[in-house]
Order: sequence, then structure tokens, then C-alpha cells
Amino acid sequence: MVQKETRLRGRPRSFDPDEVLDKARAVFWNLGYAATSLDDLATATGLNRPSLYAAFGDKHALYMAALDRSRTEATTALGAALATEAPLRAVLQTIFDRTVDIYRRGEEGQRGCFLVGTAVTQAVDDPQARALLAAFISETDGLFRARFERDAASLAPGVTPAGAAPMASGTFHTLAVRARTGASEADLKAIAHAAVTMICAA
Amino acid sequence: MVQKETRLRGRPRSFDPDEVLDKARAVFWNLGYAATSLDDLATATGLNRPSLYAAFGDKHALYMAALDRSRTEATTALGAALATEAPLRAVLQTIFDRTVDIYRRGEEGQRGCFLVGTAVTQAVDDPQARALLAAFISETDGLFRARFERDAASLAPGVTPAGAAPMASGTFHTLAVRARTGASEADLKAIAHAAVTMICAA
DNA sequence: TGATATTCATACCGTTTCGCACAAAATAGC
DNA sequence: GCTATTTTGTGCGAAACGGTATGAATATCA
Repeated sequence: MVQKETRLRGRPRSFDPDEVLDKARAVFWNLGYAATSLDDLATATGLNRPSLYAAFGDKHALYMAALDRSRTEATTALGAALATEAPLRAVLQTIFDRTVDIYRRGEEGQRGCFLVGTAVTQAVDDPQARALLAAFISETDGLFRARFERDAASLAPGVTPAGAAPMASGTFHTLAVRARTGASEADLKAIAHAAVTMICAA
Repeated sequence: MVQKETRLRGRPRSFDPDEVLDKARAVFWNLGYAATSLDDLATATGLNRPSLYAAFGDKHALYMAALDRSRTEATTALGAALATEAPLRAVLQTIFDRTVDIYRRGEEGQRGCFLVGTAVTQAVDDPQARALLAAFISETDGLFRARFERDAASLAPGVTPAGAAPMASGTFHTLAVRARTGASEADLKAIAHAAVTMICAA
């Protein structure tokens, strides 16, 4: 275990918290929070419970850390993609096509989007998950809206940036729901194409 | 307990399975399948476990019965609404506005759509829930598509029935996700309006 | 080298979970 | 009135649950 910094005394950690968080997220991604047990997480991460608790706190904190990671990754990637200097139609088509590819991943079946796929069910009874998902949706809306405002001439007639932004985010949502439900690549790509067609001018 | 039909001998049931199913659905709707315990269900329905088992089989069967009820109710209502003889724009606006009102209901917070709100999380690991949700989405797509084909002249330029149908279903999905996450009536109604604007000709 | 601090491994805890067993209650049939 | 059948009410069992306690292992510090 190579430490890049002076470390405090004591036995060194045998794992990288970032890797462990990714592995835990993969289990939560398939099963959702409530159906994922500590045994599931211990098995997937190769860690015993006390190690998981020491690193993350408890099951809920681990789940929230995983949600937050997905949120950060998704908004960072979307921001970069929307900053691309290219025609809006092409930018959107690329974003949605890549999204389809990501949402169709999964060893146990297509798992869609971690946030929509699991935090939606949590939302009624778990205020932290609800707030994080709401923030994610709001950020997504905002990123789309800003790009649409910069490129308003590229929107279809009668379509405003304020109206188009949640529809673009909504395309993520329906792709996520459908992908997790087993929809084919062709069907999802057709929906992506339809969304671009309806948002952008011909 | 008034029986409308000749009944077999034995002690009569003290409950109406339809009412019990509704009460159970309300709990599942808030918590999702995995986080709902048999104690939760027994408390909500006022029945003991053996009675629940005798009537529905087991927890999963009860959940599936509740999902199927929501699916039937939703597709029946959508079919009727889409059969309305009125301009497409008005029909769609009414459907989405009513949907917003339904998705904003809930005593513990807005609970959105039972199918999207809970079956999506189940989908990876529960083939029955996944199949039911997939069927629901397919039926919704089909109903929209049929109406759009009958009214193709009312779609926005360049928008086809095949393209518009999943976008309309997708509007349900994003409304469901957002409602369950706490979005305001005004925001949801604005999204409904934007969807209609993008699907229908001016 | 011994003291101190941190992490890992093992075992354990109290509680909850789902589903079942069985006797009592309530009806219909003869 | 007795028998057969279905439902209810109570209790139960085995397993699973999230989390904790404790000693051993592994490092740094003095």
C-alpha cells in the first residue's frame, strides 16, 4: 500500500475508498437501497462490515455517497458535452446516443441511470435522497436551458429554452426508465432521435 | 358481510379484497416493495398475516396485484381520454394536467406514479415487475401512437406519430419522477404545457 | 523496544423479517 | 345437531437485518 503523503500511525487501510464506493454503487444500482443488504455490500466490496462502517459511516451514508458520485459525474459530463462547439442538433444527438449506451450497461440486465433507477423510489420516505435527486434534476434542467438560450435560433419554431430544457431532461428520464425495463438499443435510439427532432429546428 | 352470490361453507371473509389491495398499494406506493414490511401491510390493512396470505398468496403476489391494478387503471383512463372527440392539443393538455394532479397526491408527500415510482427500482432483479412495467410502457406508447395516427395533421411539422408517442409517454415518466421528488404544481404544469407545444402543431 | 493509534477479522447482539402451524370462530350442508 | 369447510387470531421459527464489541495485526512515534 503506497501512501503518497505522510500518514498517521496505525495499520494502513487495505482498500481504496473510491474503488469500494464504485463497487457498492454497482450493487445499489441493481437492487435499490432497501433490497441491498450489508452482506451484499460486504461480498461485493470484499470488506467486512466494520471496515465499511469505518470508511463510510453506515449503509445510508454509503448510499448517499454513491448517489452523489453519480450526480457529480453526470452533471460534469453533461456540462462538458453541452459546451461543445457544434450545431445544437448534433450536440443533442450525441448526448442522447451516449446516454443510451450508458443506460444499457449492466451485467444483470440493463440498469439505466442510478439516480432515476433507485432514488425515485427512496424519495417519499428519504428526504436526503429526494433532495439530491431534485438537485440533480434542477442542475440538468439548468445546463440544458443555458445551452438552449445560447443557441435559441436552433430550437424548433414555438419552442422556448424554458420549455425545451425540462423536455431534454425528461428524455433522460424516459430513456432511464425504459432502459432499466429492458428496451432495445434501436427503440431507445429512436426515442433519442425523436427528442432531438422535436427540440431542434429542422 | 353481505354476499351477492351463493358462497361455499366456512367462515365468511371479514374484508373486501379490493379495499385491502388499495390499502396495501398505498403503502407500497410510498415505500417501494423492498422497504415495505408485512407488519406495515398488516397495520395498513387491519388484517393479520395469514389473512393476507390467504387472500393474495405472499408479499410479492400482493405487490404484483397492486401494480397490475395501477396498470389497468392508467391504461383504461388514458384510452378513454385519447378517444375524446376534441382537438388533439386540448386532449393532450387535459391528459397531462390531470396527470399532474394525480401525481401530486399523497399524504406523506407527493408520490407520483406507482408504476414508475416503484417498479423501476424492482426491474433489474424482479422479472415479473419488469415485464409488467414494460407492458405498461408499450401500451401507453401504443395508445398515444394510435391517436396521433388518427390526428397526424395536428402534430408539429416534422413530428411523426411513431416519434411523438414515446415522447408523450416520456412526459408521464418525467412528470412522475419530478412529482415524487417534490416539484411544484406550477413547474409540472409548465412541463405539461411545453410537451403539448412540442408535440402539436401551433 | 515499548507505547500509541488505526485498521482488520471474528464473533456477536437485539431486532426485524417473511412465512407457517394450529386451534378457535363462523359459516354451509346434511 | 353434527360434520365439513373456510377464515381469523395467536404464537412461533428460522433466517436475515444493520450495527457493535473486542482482540489481533500493522503501522508510527518517542
